[in-house]
Amino acid sequence: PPCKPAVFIPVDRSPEIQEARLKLPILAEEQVIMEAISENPIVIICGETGSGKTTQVPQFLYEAGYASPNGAIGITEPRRVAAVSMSQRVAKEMNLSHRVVSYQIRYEGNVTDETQIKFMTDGVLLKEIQKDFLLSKYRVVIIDEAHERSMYTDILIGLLSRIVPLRQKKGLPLKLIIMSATLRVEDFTGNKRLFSATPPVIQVDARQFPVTVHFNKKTPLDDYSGECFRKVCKIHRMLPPGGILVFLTGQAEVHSLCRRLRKAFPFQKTKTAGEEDDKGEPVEETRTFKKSRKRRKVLTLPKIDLDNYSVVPVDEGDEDRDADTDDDDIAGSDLDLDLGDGDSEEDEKSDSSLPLYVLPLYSLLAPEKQAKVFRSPPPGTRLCVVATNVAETSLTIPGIKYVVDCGKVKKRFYDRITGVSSFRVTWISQASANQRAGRAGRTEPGHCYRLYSSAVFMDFEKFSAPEITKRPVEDLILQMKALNIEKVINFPFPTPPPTEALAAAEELLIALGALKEPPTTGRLKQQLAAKLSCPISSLGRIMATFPVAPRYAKMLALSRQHNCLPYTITMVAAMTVRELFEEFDSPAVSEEETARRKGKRARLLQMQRLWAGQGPMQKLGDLMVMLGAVGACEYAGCARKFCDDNGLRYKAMLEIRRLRGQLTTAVNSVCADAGLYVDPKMKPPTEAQATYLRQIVLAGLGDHIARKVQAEELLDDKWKNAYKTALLDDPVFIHPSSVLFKELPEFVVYQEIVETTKLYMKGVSAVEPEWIPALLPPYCHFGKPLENPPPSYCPETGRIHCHRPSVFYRVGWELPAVEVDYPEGIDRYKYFARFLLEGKVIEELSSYSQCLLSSPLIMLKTWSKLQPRTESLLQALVAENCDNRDALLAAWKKNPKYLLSAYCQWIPEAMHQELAKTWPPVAL
DNA sequence: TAGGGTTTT
Repeated sequence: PPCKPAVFIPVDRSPEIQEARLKLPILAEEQVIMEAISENPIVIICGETGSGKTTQVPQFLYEAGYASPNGAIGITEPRRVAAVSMSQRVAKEMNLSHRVVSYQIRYEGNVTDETQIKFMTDGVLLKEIQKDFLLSKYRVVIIDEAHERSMYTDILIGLLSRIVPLRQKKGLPLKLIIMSATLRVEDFTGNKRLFSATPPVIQVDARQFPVTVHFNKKTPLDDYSGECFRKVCKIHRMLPPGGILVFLTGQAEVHSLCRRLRKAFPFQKTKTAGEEDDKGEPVEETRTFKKSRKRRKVLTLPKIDLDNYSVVPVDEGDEDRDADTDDDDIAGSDLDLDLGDGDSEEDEKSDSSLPLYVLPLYSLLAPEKQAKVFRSPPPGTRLCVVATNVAETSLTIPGIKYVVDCGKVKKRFYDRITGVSSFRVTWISQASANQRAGRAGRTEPGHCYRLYSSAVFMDFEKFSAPEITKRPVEDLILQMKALNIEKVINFPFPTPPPTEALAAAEELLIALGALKEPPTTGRLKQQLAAKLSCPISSLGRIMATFPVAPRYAKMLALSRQHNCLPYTITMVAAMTVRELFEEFDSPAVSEEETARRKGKRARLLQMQRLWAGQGPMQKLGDLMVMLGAVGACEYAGCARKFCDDNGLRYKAMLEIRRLRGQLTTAVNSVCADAGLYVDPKMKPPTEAQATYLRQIVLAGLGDHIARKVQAEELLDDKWKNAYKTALLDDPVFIHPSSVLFKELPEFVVYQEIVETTKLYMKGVSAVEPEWIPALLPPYCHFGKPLENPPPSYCPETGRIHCHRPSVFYRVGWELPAVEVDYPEGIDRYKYFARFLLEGKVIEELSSYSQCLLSSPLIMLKTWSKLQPRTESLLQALVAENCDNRDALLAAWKKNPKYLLSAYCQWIPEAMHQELAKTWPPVAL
């Protein structure tokens, strides 16, 4: 077959690298792997972290001649940092330039036309499929970390399952390699719709040190945080050196455990002037520490050899000895150092002879504070990192020997019908527990203390549900429709999203105008079938090119008007990036610290009020605050100090800056004459622009409207200050952090609803009721055209307009009558005929309107049929579907004599000849 | 008057 390379490409590796490579178990499997790849279009490689598959498999392929500048090896990663660091590592190992081994992530990359090995985030490859469905510049695509089942990974696997045979047919075969850290591959191998021929699965060993797992005998009912504290205390007091990593579920828990541990195992702290200590970390100054070391003679950590199984633990007897996991790489607890389900209270006593270097770690923590966990702790101290789930996959902390796992995780849940999200703490999966345990065996044999019993563990789900089954999918569906995959329901998802989620996505996209509406006539069965197979509209195609959620993409698509684009781009970027503002609410260690935070918080609140603007601007609400914050920050050059001083999250501001750049480029490439650029000195919007922006926001967030409960509807106190939405029966409230919290506008739109103690709307903006029917007709049920104000002819559009009252869908809110297109039907022809006769449609006919034989108004009378001239004019218009100016001009183009005889019936015979000469009465 | 894990185009 043409894909089988005949060459061997030499690689010039340094001796040190060559030596390190040889230690990797995967090197022994090179031949097996390469044979499988040579003989099969699709291969699955399973190997845990530490097997070296990510760095080595691309090198095997390169050496075997799979790569060339016009047929690269592509590797996808679920995270940006991984794509960048892997490309750097592989380049170094192969002694090749980054021009050859490159990366591409959302905002940046170093790909050249020499690139032969390309690491990228999974989203980047998905975008590339949009431009080149066959991925013709790749000869191999590797999907890494497929076990994580991220949304993009799943969708890529589905797409590639179709691309591989297409490439085969074209005689340009493409190899697909799926790499997974677990053996959970049945969704790929057992899914005949995905891969009709089951791909071979190759298992590779990992170079991991053994991790002994200790289960608690008892599972704490709710105080897992306290149990963590006791376990860390025991480890620190009794076990030999080695870092401790604790898994908790949220920031607040992390900080509170950090405080407790620091109190229990303090070490001399001296605060240098100006030193920032807002999270209360001990100052890591070696000098200070050495001093205390001299003062206290015994400052050595215990030196019990944990891996010498003859040592008997001091407090044994409480452990769950039947502990066993079904993972062979993690040893079950047998006869070794278990610590018991500690519940003694003596641990609370402060003991400064055993300093513990305690650090918090979570995703939103400032990067420089995160970085502390990668540096070695002050000499003589033991490192203890208290982390959320970031430490499970995203960040690897060196030197960890002990893992304390509470067994819980905080996850976001979405209500499939209402879209309301909430955060819940749940048990983790067995796979997740094993992944956490594995973090103890990176540098030497380790121990994992699970704060739950083995029976509880056995009740865990084997794996967590793939992301695609848990989230709203409108963005995904739009991307797929842009790839002309219309029947999304037939797509070979490894695991399909629930049908309700697909239907909700399709419905939203139709309402946004991104998909063509399904027919509402015909057989019910066909209607239902058409419902989940709507093709993309031209607006949808434009929206799909904007790398943001469809609601926001719609806002961008509308913003050409009134010079709103720079503002919409900024607003959309700000809404896309989460957590713009710093949090100052977590309790601090010292009183000065508490006071300092109080000051910062007050300053931020003051700035937010300033950014919210004056007068009518304020109605843009939280989105105006975002706009103001980004504007001010950019004006200050996006300086770190400005962010720190004003309570802005620096990392968020940098991301917004890059996203603004990307969106500006995207908009420019859709409308070349827009000539947009990112202006660091962007002025605030004018009052008029702020109003347009509110309308643009409404057009994107049409399904996120809420209406204040009217005084007369207030039956129950629980509805005080509450809002009602179309889909929720319960009251919703403006979140107290919103600048509109006290304003309570009658109608608002919101970015999202999060359920905590109540249902709270966040990212709120006020809208005027009359905008709703004008901008969101899909959500409104319109009544009959009003007689007053009367229907009129619109010279701009050439169409008949009228005023129609409407009610909002599902909730029936009465909306003000607004001017809209006259509804389709015979009456629209009658009005068109009338305005045509009056000379309003075609100016050249206005000279004849003085001499008409009947009043044009008779067109509208119910007895109009009594007059032959009304009848023939109407019939002629209906015959050519002429109820607007454009249709009339088109009809004349087709037939220049069109309408002449019908019109002649309305004017004296004497004028007929003259009229016929100048007919049609317009230049075509 | 609140309280939020983690990713990505």
